Amino acid sequence: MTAHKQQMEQQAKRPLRADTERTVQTILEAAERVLAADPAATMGQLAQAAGVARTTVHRRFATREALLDELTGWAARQFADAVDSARPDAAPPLVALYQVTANVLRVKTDWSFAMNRTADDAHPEAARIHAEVRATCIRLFSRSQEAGVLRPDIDLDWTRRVYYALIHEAAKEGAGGGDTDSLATRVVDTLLRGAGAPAGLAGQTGI
Amino acid sequence: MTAHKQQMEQQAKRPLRADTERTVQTILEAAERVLAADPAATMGQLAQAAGVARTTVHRRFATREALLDELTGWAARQFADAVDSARPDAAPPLVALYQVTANVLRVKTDWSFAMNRTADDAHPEAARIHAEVRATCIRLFSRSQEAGVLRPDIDLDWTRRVYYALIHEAAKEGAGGGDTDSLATRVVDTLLRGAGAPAGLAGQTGI
DNA sequence: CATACTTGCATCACGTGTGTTGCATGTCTT
DNA sequence: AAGACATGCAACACACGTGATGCAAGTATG
Repeated sequence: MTAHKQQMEQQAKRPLRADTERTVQTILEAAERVLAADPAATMGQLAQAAGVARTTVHRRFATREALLDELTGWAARQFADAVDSARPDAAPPLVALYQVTANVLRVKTDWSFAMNRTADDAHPEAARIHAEVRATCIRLFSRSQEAGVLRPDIDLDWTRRVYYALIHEAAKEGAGGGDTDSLATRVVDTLLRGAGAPAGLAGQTGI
Repeated sequence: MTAHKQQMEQQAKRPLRADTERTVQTILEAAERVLAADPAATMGQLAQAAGVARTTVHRRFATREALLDELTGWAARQFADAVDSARPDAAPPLVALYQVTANVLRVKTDWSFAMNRTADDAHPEAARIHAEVRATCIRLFSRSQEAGVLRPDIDLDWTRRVYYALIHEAAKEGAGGGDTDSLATRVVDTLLRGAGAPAGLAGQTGI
């Protein structure tokens, strides 16, 4: 499916010169790296970072938009894989929550630009994938409620957005090769317990 | 102080033609409005939104950068005012926390672009203000810990970043003129309690 | 070795945004 | 009414990024 995948497979099965599709991958990786630092980077900068000429980039991607779309599509797929591989619909809620968090953190630190890119209506596939992941997340939260892990009175969508924000924040911290597992633990812990002291303690003189 | 403020006061005290500084304000407000929707908006679009000619904008702001700096400085000041007016160093922690949240949410919904703009090293004043607010926030959290509102074992800076993220998320929701007070309540509640059920309940079969 | 293919390089056209300038017009002050 | 000042408008030069093209050189395939 998806024009992109077809293109890649077609190139892959053709026993041609050598590394045409490897060039594509190199360009995309370099683009992600550079764009993460400067979202307004020019095609020339992306090409230089990839170690190829600017014209070569244009040979692979007709327009700059096409390159960006390719990136977002790729990131979206990695995102979905990270979530799905944590068995969010099968594993016990807390386990799944932790596993999903850790997996997503791993990919998000490496694809910060492409993943934060709002897939708008420009890239319908990425939009669909993100919507699907969102639904999976809500299902997981719903299961968590039933299991007594999450409070029954919370707004699931608000909780999901908070969850995303926490992951985003943790990913920023772990950009420099941090410990993904401890970050995931912190994210889940913060999501579940917050930062407040358990109610009914001594110092509760605040209000 | 700050070149900017001097300029404004100078213009204000001069009983000149009429609304020169009002024009400046109009332009900045329009710029904020437009840039919030499209950060890459051109000077022409900003001018049109402000109801003036593009050349007039250039008469007030030498370069586009100057305009953006002005915006960020203005927003930073509003930000600091919103925090300070909540008496974060004097009021009881919980009260201050709620008040700060509500105040910041109010300004953030109206200055989403300028406030999210990282003041880098380009605008030293804005950077200083943000650093100051950050310190105030940490102090408030520290007081909250001593008062038993926040757990003693949490990372204050991580908590601050989570707090910022929650406000950011709530501001997105309230952009369309939402109820600031209820949003503030939700933010504080989420920050303190998180989304998890109190430990030691029945369904805690997650792990 | 000959062929097919890709790459790099230089170049060009094009569009767009920026910043400047000169001039005519309008408006407020004195 | 006269002067001072700000505005709108039109035009301009300039820089930059994009996308396309032609050509020479290198490399793998037959």
